[in-house]
Amino acid sequence: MKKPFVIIGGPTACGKTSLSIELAKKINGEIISADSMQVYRYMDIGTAKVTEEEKQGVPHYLVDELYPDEEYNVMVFQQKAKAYMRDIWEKGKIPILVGGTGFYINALLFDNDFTETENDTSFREACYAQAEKEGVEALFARLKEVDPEYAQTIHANNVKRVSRALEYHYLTGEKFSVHNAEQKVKSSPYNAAVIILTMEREKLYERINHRVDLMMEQGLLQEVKGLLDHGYHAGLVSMQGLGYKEFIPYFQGECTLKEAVEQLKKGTRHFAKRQLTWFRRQIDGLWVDLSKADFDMAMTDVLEYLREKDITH
RNA sequence: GCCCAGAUAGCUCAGUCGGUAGAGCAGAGGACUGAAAAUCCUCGUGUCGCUGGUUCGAUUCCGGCUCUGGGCA
Repeated sequence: MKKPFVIIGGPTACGKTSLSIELAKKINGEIISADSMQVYRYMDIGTAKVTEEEKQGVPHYLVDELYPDEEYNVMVFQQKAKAYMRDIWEKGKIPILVGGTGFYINALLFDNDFTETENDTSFREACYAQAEKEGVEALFARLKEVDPEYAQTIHANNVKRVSRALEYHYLTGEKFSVHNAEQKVKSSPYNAAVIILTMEREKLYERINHRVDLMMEQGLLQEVKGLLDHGYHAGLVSMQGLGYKEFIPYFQGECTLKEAVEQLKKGTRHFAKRQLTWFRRQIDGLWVDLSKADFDMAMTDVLEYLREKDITH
């Protein structure tokens, strides 16, 4: 029998944290974070990380588990998250995956396979160097040679993707397009209930703008400066997160603080939009519009959905 | 009250020597399977302020009106 699994997704700033904690208390669940940035220690304000007080004693995993110079990616996430799920089931509890990183959610929900190849950044770096020196078309030509099907679905400007596909072929001798097609099959090994929180766009954007102002009041600038002073430099993946990368030009005297803040607000709005696109297109689930339903109504809908899915009784 | 300059996409503006219009920003849609808070692609119809006149035809020229800046009293 498939094991119960609850997922709460949705765009940034829509209220996932508070709803997930209330739900965890009601259904005896523990929370695993599907967030590529909240795993990092010292990055609290900018990632809107859940606080100890907010947690209300509900265990959270994959929050504050890595240092900002450690590597985190979908495969690392998947392995760690699967281990936590097993632990939670063993305790007789229900794992609740909460986060806005849709790619990670898919990886866990559909148990996508990422283990076939070694991680080899030197190959990809060589690809970037070629694109830089000879132009993106030169790199793209190699992909057309090796995997024309994949080349057709991707733009030459997307150097990251082109390089990854070339790397995959280099390491496995197989086409990336074939691998992707296999992974696109949407069936989950779990008895999963997916809840996607959403909100009217205008209201969501207002909340985002407001939250950024709040972050500034809470000392985001000092947080970023502290990280830089500790030697966590702009090249790290963690420092490319929203709320961090926008302040680098400011500290280098290339823009005003006001411009950096505006940039952060805009970047976060665009991000929320991309998140919504992902959830719309990639995952089926119960959509709960928090701009139409209040918290209690939303919770009622969610609990009913979990009963329908036979996750709770 | 008089004079001058504006009034065009959500915003800032460009433009049409008279043939119903286009940039930036904002915004929208999409892709994605080991960087994903990353990376990449696509998308511009709007009573050209209102109203008369000239004209085959006016957003464009002319008159009046309204509003907004600025100046003079």
